[in-house]
Amino acid sequence: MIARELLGKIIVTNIDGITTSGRIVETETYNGITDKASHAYGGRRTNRTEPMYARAATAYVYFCYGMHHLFNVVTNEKDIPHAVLVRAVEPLEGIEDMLVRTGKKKLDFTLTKGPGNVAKALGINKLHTGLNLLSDTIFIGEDDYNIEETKIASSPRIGVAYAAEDALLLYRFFIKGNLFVSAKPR
DNA sequence: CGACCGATCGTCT
DNA sequence: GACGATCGGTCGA
Repeated sequence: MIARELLGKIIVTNIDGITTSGRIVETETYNGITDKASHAYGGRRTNRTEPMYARAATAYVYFCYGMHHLFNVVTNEKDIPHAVLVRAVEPLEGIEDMLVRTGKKKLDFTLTKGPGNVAKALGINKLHTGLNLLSDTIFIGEDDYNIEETKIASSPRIGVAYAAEDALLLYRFFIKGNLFVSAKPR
Protein backbone atom coordinates (compact mmCIF):
# COMPACT_ATOMS: atom_id res chain seq x y z
CA MET A 1 0.00 0.00 0.00
CA ILE A 2 1.46 3.32 -1.11
CA ALA A 3 0.27 5.17 2.01
CA ARG A 4 2.64 3.00 4.06
CA GLU A 5 5.54 3.48 1.71
CA LEU A 6 5.20 7.24 1.95
CA LEU A 7 5.77 7.15 5.70
CA GLY A 8 9.31 8.33 6.44
CA LYS A 9 9.72 9.95 3.01
CA ILE A 10 10.41 13.66 2.74
CA ILE A 11 8.18 16.23 1.09
CA VAL A 12 10.02 19.29 -0.19
CA THR A 13 8.46 22.50 -1.48
CA ASN A 14 10.10 25.40 -3.30
CA ILE A 15 7.42 28.05 -3.22
CA ASP A 16 7.84 31.84 -3.36
CA GLY A 17 11.60 31.37 -3.30
CA ILE A 18 11.41 29.54 0.00
CA THR A 19 12.43 25.95 0.56
CA THR A 20 10.67 23.97 3.27
CA SER A 21 10.55 20.26 3.92
CA GLY A 22 9.23 17.70 6.34
CA ARG A 23 9.22 13.98 6.93
CA ILE A 24 5.87 12.30 6.40
CA VAL A 25 4.65 10.65 9.60
CA GLU A 26 0.93 10.16 8.92
CA THR A 27 -1.09 9.34 5.79
CA GLU A 28 -4.52 8.16 4.70
CA THR A 29 -5.51 6.15 1.66
CA TYR A 30 -8.46 7.12 -0.53
CA ASN A 31 -9.16 4.03 -2.50
CA GLY A 32 -10.77 4.96 -5.78
CA ILE A 33 -14.31 4.81 -7.04
CA THR A 34 -15.52 2.16 -4.58
CA ASP A 35 -14.49 4.18 -1.52
CA LYS A 36 -17.39 6.19 -0.16
CA ALA A 37 -15.04 8.56 1.64
CA SER A 38 -13.25 9.50 -1.58
CA HIS A 39 -14.16 12.49 -3.69
CA ALA A 40 -13.96 10.13 -6.63
CA TYR A 41 -16.55 7.72 -5.23
CA GLY A 42 -18.74 6.29 -7.95
CA GLY A 43 -16.40 7.66 -10.58
CA ARG A 44 -17.34 11.25 -9.86
CA ARG A 45 -15.21 13.37 -12.10
CA THR A 46 -15.40 17.14 -11.93
CA ASN A 47 -13.05 20.08 -12.27
CA ARG A 48 -12.09 19.66 -8.65
CA THR A 49 -11.44 15.91 -8.71
CA GLU A 50 -9.85 15.77 -12.15
CA PRO A 51 -6.25 15.64 -10.85
CA MET A 52 -7.07 12.43 -8.98
CA TYR A 53 -7.51 10.77 -12.37
CA ALA A 54 -4.02 11.74 -13.47
CA ARG A 55 -1.10 9.33 -13.25
CA ALA A 56 0.86 8.67 -10.07
CA ALA A 57 3.00 11.46 -8.63
CA THR A 58 0.48 14.17 -9.36
CA ALA A 59 -0.64 16.54 -6.61
CA TYR A 60 -4.31 16.75 -5.67
CA VAL A 61 -4.88 19.79 -3.50
CA TYR A 62 -8.29 21.03 -2.53
CA PHE A 63 -9.86 23.59 -0.29
CA CYS A 64 -11.98 22.42 2.65
CA TYR A 65 -14.15 24.01 5.35
CA GLY A 66 -13.56 27.41 3.82
CA MET A 67 -10.10 27.70 5.34
CA HIS A 68 -7.86 24.70 4.80
CA HIS A 69 -5.96 23.28 1.88
CA LEU A 70 -5.45 19.52 1.95
CA PHE A 71 -2.56 17.95 0.06
CA ASN A 72 -2.78 14.51 -1.55
CA VAL A 73 -0.44 12.42 -3.64
CA VAL A 74 -2.10 10.64 -6.56
CA THR A 75 -0.85 7.07 -6.61
CA ASN A 76 -2.19 5.04 -9.50
CA GLU A 77 -2.38 4.90 -13.27
CA LYS A 78 -4.13 7.46 -15.39
CA ASP A 79 -7.93 7.27 -14.99
CA ILE A 80 -7.69 5.33 -11.71
CA PRO A 81 -8.37 7.92 -8.99
CA HIS A 82 -6.44 6.65 -6.00
CA ALA A 83 -4.79 9.16 -3.67
CA VAL A 84 -2.99 9.43 -0.36
CA LEU A 85 -3.72 12.32 1.98
CA VAL A 86 -0.67 13.60 3.86
CA ARG A 87 -2.01 14.24 7.36
CA ALA A 88 1.15 15.11 9.26
CA VAL A 89 4.86 15.73 8.75
CA GLU A 90 7.80 16.35 11.03
CA PRO A 91 9.43 19.69 10.11
CA LEU A 92 12.97 19.54 8.68
CA GLU A 93 14.10 22.51 6.57
CA GLY A 94 12.76 26.05 6.73
CA ILE A 95 11.19 25.86 10.16
CA GLU A 96 11.42 29.65 10.55
CA ASP A 97 9.51 30.13 7.30
CA MET A 98 6.88 27.63 8.37
CA LEU A 99 6.38 29.58 11.58
CA VAL A 100 5.85 32.74 9.57
CA ARG A 101 3.37 31.03 7.22
CA THR A 102 1.33 29.61 10.06
CA GLY A 103 1.61 32.61 12.35
CA LYS A 104 2.99 30.46 15.16
CA LYS A 105 5.67 31.71 17.52
CA LYS A 106 7.74 28.65 18.22
CA LEU A 107 8.22 25.13 17.00
CA ASP A 108 5.99 22.61 18.67
CA PHE A 109 3.97 19.62 17.61
CA THR A 110 1.06 21.77 16.38
CA LEU A 111 3.11 23.25 13.52
CA THR A 112 2.60 20.41 11.05
CA LYS A 113 0.10 18.15 12.80
CA GLY A 114 -3.09 17.74 10.76
CA PRO A 115 -3.55 18.08 6.99
CA GLY A 116 -4.59 21.73 7.09
CA ASN A 117 -1.46 22.66 8.98
CA VAL A 118 0.79 20.61 6.71
CA ALA A 119 -0.31 22.47 3.60
CA LYS A 120 -0.15 25.83 5.35
CA ALA A 121 3.34 25.30 6.75
CA LEU A 122 4.69 24.02 3.44
CA GLY A 123 3.05 26.86 1.50
CA ILE A 124 0.84 24.53 -0.56
CA ASN A 125 -2.47 25.85 -1.86
CA LYS A 126 -5.00 24.98 -4.53
CA LEU A 127 -2.85 26.55 -7.23
CA HIS A 128 -0.65 23.51 -6.86
CA THR A 129 -3.35 20.97 -7.64
CA GLY A 130 -2.55 18.93 -10.73
CA LEU A 131 1.14 19.70 -10.41
CA ASN A 132 3.60 16.97 -11.26
CA LEU A 133 5.41 15.90 -8.11
CA LEU A 134 8.60 15.27 -10.02
CA SER A 135 8.89 19.00 -10.62
CA ASP A 136 11.07 21.12 -8.37
CA THR A 137 8.14 23.09 -6.91
CA ILE A 138 6.93 20.14 -4.88
CA PHE A 139 8.55 16.74 -4.79
CA ILE A 140 8.89 13.66 -2.63
CA GLY A 141 12.37 12.60 -1.66
CA GLU A 142 13.99 10.17 0.72
CA ASP A 143 17.13 9.88 2.74
CA ASP A 144 18.64 6.97 4.61
CA TYR A 145 15.93 7.14 7.26
CA ASN A 146 14.39 3.73 7.69
CA ILE A 147 11.25 2.88 9.64
CA GLU A 148 11.01 -0.40 11.44
CA GLU A 149 7.90 -2.25 10.43
CA THR A 150 6.88 -2.48 14.08
CA LYS A 151 6.72 1.32 14.35
CA ILE A 152 3.96 1.56 11.77
CA ALA A 153 0.39 1.54 13.05
CA SER A 154 -2.96 1.81 11.30
CA SER A 155 -6.44 2.95 12.24
CA PRO A 156 -9.70 4.12 10.70
CA ARG A 157 -9.55 7.45 8.89
CA ILE A 158 -10.39 10.77 10.49
CA GLY A 159 -13.49 12.81 9.79
CA VAL A 160 -15.15 10.40 7.37
CA ALA A 161 -18.01 9.05 9.48
CA TYR A 162 -20.39 9.81 6.61
CA ALA A 163 -18.74 7.06 4.56
CA ALA A 164 -20.70 4.32 6.36
CA GLU A 165 -18.91 0.96 6.32
CA ASP A 166 -15.93 2.43 4.50
CA ALA A 167 -15.29 4.65 7.52
CA LEU A 168 -14.20 1.53 9.40
CA LEU A 169 -11.41 0.55 7.02
CA LEU A 170 -7.90 0.76 8.43
CA TYR A 171 -6.72 3.24 5.82
CA ARG A 172 -4.82 5.58 8.11
CA PHE A 173 -1.14 4.88 8.70
CA PHE A 174 1.19 6.61 11.12
CA ILE A 175 4.46 6.29 12.96
CA LYS A 176 3.78 5.13 16.49
CA GLY A 177 4.72 7.60 19.17
CA ASN A 178 5.66 10.42 16.80
CA LEU A 179 4.72 13.76 18.34
CA PHE A 180 3.47 15.19 15.06
CA VAL A 181 0.86 12.51 14.46
CA SER A 182 -2.61 14.06 14.66
CA ALA A 183 -5.68 13.21 16.69
CA LYS A 184 -7.15 9.83 17.37
CA PRO A 185 -10.07 8.88 15.13
CA ARG A 186 -13.34 10.44 16.13
C1' DC B 1 -9.47 16.42 30.43
C1' DG B 2 -13.64 16.10 26.78
C1' DA B 3 -17.39 18.36 24.34
C1' DC B 4 -18.85 21.97 21.73
C1' DC B 5 -18.61 25.78 18.56
C1' DG B 6 -17.28 29.42 15.31
C1' DA B 7 -14.70 30.71 11.27
C1' DT B 8 -15.37 30.82 6.24
C1' DC B 9 -16.00 29.67 1.10
C1' DG B 10 -15.44 26.57 -3.04
C1' DT B 11 -17.95 23.02 -5.01
C1' DC B 12 -21.75 20.45 -6.35
C1' DT B 13 -26.98 19.92 -6.55
C1' DG C 1 -28.34 26.71 -0.75
C1' DA C 2 -26.08 23.16 1.95
C1' DC C 3 -22.11 21.19 3.49
C1' DG C 4 -17.32 19.50 4.19
C1' DA C 5 -10.86 14.30 4.14
C1' DT C 6 -10.29 20.93 9.79
C1' DC C 7 -8.40 23.71 13.56
C1' DG C 8 -8.10 25.93 17.73
C1' DG C 9 -10.23 28.23 21.30
C1' DT C 10 -13.55 28.10 25.13
C1' DC C 11 -16.40 26.23 28.51
C1' DG C 12 -17.82 23.12 32.11
C1' DA C 13 -16.82 19.18 35.08
